Amino acid sequence: MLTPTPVAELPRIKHQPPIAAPSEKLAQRIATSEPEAFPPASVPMSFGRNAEIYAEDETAGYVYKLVSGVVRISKLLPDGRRLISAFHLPGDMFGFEVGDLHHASAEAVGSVKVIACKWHSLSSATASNALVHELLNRTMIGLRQTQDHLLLLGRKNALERLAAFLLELAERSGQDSQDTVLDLAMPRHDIADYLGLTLETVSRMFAELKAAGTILLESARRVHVVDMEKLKAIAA
Amino acid sequence: MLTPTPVAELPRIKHQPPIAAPSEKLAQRIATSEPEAFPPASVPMSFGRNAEIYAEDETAGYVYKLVSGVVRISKLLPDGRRLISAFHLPGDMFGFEVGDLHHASAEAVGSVKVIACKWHSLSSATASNALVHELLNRTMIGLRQTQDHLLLLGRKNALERLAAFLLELAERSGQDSQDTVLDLAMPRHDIADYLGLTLETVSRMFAELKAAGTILLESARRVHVVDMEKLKAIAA
DNA sequence: GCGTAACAATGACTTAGGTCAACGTATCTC
DNA sequence: GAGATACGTTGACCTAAGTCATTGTTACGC
Repeated sequence: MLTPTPVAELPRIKHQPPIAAPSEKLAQRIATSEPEAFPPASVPMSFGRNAEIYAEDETAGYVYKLVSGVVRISKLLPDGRRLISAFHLPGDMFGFEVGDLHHASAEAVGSVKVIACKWHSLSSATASNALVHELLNRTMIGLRQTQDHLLLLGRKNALERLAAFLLELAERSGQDSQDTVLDLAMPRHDIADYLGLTLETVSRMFAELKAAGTILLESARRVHVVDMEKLKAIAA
Repeated sequence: MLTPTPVAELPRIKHQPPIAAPSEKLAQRIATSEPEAFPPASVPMSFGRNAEIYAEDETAGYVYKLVSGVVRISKLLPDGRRLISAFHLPGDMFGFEVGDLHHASAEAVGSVKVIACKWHSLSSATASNALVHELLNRTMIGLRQTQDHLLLLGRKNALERLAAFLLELAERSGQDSQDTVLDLAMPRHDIADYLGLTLETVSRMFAELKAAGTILLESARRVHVVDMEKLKAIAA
């Protein structure tokens, strides 16, 4: 079905010296977010484009809360085929695992700021009840989204996949009304690896949606959703 | 890529009168399983082949623990394309959700016995700490497995998918040594809907594995793994 | 402002896997 | 043990999406 998508020669910067940005109001921004029990000892960190936040099979010591930018979670097959299982947007938490190893890698799509929090695995009942509740909720939500993505990868065609992707972005960016403008943080290659396609097919499907008058491409990265209803209908 | 897999006319028995089987030693079997906080008020239930345990979008009131048989969790697209996101084996728990609706349906593959437990959604902090911990662990494991399945659906070819499926069964049945014998509880159609393929392709891939001397088909449902190493190599 | 490098679009061609159809095989009932 | 029903296999053919190659487009560094 698919053969190597050698992920090109991305400059795989290993833990690019976290430009520990003290950052204006980061702490405050976090403190004022949802009601959650984020332990102290949380450090702000910054990553540049394509920087690796953690690698697959690396020891999982931190939980991350995304402050700004977009993070991709991906897995690689031995021959280089890659699949992105999720894009994280600001506010998302990621990096918690069952065992003590990361089961996928996390990379910055563009410039990224996170709050990293030291994490004594789940096993140790050290965890506060509130934190466990929060994690359970987020994990269940993640599981549900992942199951939806399974349906997309297993049973949808290329056009439906791209439509569903744009719809997901629109919904997550808080707007799924008419004439939504989407700023894609990621290149076609990343979209392809998220949708289980090739970048060429993604490009062709963009062209097809455009030709059908469903979207409008102000530029490759800036998409206007002209007909949201049609987009929803296509996404199936 | 894929067009309708109309799931045939499966006799969609709606909550087939749970033949409330008092059952020999069910309670004991449960009591002696892992250390977990399964609340009282748990009722044993039985389901026949293809019986629906719960439906997508139905109110989620119970958590189920599988005692015997195999359960498939599936989602349908409006046009009938189906994807099975998981097969559950005895000991597995399923049916807990974030909201109060089931997000996929659960059906008995063959005869199935479960313990159903009334469930006051997560939101109510009623839940015991131990139960929340248990659920968090199971959910995280489920999430990890689902992410692996994403990679399979998004980036593996038909042969690799079937090999991975057989390997998964071998590992879950506790044996991944030489000359493992697998009893498939599910028809080709279910395997196809789990692997994002058609039943014809599944059948052809079985033939291919057989031709390569990797497996031996005692019957359609009984598979001998002759060369486990080769199977692992193919699964990628 | 020019050169370079990353990203994107598009065409020509190939192929893995889907579709359709025919034929086997097993199990169950009566 | 005949017929029916569900399940499985196999072949011929087709198509969606992949592959390869070329050209266009930004955007940044010097």
